[in-house]
Amino acid sequence: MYLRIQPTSEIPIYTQLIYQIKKGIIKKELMPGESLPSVRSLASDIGINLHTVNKAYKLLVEEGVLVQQKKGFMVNPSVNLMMKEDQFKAFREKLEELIIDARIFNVSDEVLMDLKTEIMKILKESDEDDVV
Amino acid sequence: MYLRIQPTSEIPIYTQLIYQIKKGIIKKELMPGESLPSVRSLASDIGINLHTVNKAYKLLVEEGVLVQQKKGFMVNPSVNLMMKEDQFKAFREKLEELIIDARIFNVSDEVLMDLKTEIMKILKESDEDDVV
Amino acid sequence: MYLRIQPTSEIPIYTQLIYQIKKGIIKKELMPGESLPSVRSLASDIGINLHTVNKAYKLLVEEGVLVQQKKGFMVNPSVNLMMKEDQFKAFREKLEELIIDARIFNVSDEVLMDLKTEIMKILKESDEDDVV
Amino acid sequence: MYLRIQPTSEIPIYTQLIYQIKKGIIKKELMPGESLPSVRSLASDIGINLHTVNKAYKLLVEEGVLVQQKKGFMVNPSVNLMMKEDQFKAFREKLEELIIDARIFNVSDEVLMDLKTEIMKILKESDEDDVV
DNA sequence: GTGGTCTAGACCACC
DNA sequence: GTGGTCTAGACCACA
Repeated sequence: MYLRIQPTSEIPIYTQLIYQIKKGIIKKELMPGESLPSVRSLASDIGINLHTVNKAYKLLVEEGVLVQQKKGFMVNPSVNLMMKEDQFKAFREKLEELIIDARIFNVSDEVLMDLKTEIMKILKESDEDDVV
Repeated sequence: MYLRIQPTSEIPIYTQLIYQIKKGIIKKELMPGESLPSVRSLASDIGINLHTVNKAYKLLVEEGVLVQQKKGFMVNPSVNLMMKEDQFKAFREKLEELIIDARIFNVSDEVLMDLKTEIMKILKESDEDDVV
Repeated sequence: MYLRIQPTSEIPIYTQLIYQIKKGIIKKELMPGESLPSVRSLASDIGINLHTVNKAYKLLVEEGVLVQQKKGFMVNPSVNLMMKEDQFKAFREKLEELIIDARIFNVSDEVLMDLKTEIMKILKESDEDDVV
Repeated sequence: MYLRIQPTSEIPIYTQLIYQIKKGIIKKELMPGESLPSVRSLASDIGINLHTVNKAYKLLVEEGVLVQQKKGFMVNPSVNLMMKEDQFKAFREKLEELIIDARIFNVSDEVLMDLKTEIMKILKESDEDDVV
């Protein structure tokens, strides 16, 4: 799995990392039960501090996306994750902001659909990619 | 227009304010060309810091939603706002994160649609409200 | 409130801090809704690193003992806290270990009771202390 | 004697092993003077590392629960074990933490008693089991 | 002035 | 070799 981190982005590095990992899971580059690289090795691989990686991993455990073993972290083997209440509230909030901005800045439904399909394509499983 | 600010929310107050104002515009409680309350009065009205209101107004000017006059701020009289490049990139990023989380946490299309219609209802024009 | 940290103890500093704060709440030296010292000031007061204090505060928020505001942390104003499932399991585990050790090392019921009353005394409210 | 080790538990394996052995002694599945399985065989039996078993045995010797013979370990034939000072301090500390958490999280005396009787039942001698 | 983020580097516990 | 703990110190966002 390739992780692309933009150090200059406004989005905190640990947040970028969280979504990169989630993406990997959706794309089935990371399977349930699969181990993640160690905090230290991933940190040195992508050139960031180990604490930053650790924070991302811990938050993903908190969300239930990863589980921590005695040695290292792995993708939660259980398939059916659910948002916690607070998380869902934040999700709703984010969606509301998105809709508001779409309305204020006159983003057409067409553009929205294009965006969605573009994103869906990125999240497509790698295997499907080959088939296509 | 009523502005509801939650000081305890994890969302920065200036961000809340920005979206409250955008909401007001969508609901036509604030019309193009209409003046906004002065920084001072709004700050004291909703009991927040003057700098916070100022920051929200400035950012809205930056986005083109408001325009600054010699004295105070008003809603941009021009109707067709468009996102700038950076803004659109952030918008896309936010959408991607939402979709990723929806996929990871198995948010059903049903729930998503419910959320959307719920949000749309909130953004309905006050006039329509009367009709109903 | 006085916080006594033993840097040489086997118990991690942040854990000691957590229990010191809980003690303060039980003794009513910290009341529901009361603000805690800032991460930085507490850290410098007791001569430890700010990240260590921050970790303790965050974990207490996680447990529901503290809540985080825009600015600083405060004791959860709500009175009825409950353990989460995992926490209760750990609690039970700890109790089991304690009972096992008491049995193995022939700790008499008398000694146990003495310990309990001694601990209870420490946790007594300061006000009662004066009365007595 | 059956040893149940949970490799995924957050409790270190050597600690789990220590308490499993103590449990065996309390339940009289392991009698004073009885030999324990060799480090090697136990390690392979329960599928854990050799060093982990060794560490558990060594610590139990340290506590006086086991004694080391020329060849292998056996349960201390002496019946009246006592805690050393440090151990007792740790015991007291653990009890204090338990009491604090019970108070903070409003664990009722009822629940506490239920927990205790539940644990006592687990520690009942196997013979008594038969009687019942 | 508050916490948030990030870095660099050290020592320790567990397996 | 894995994560856990702790320290020191820097820059930033928010109010």
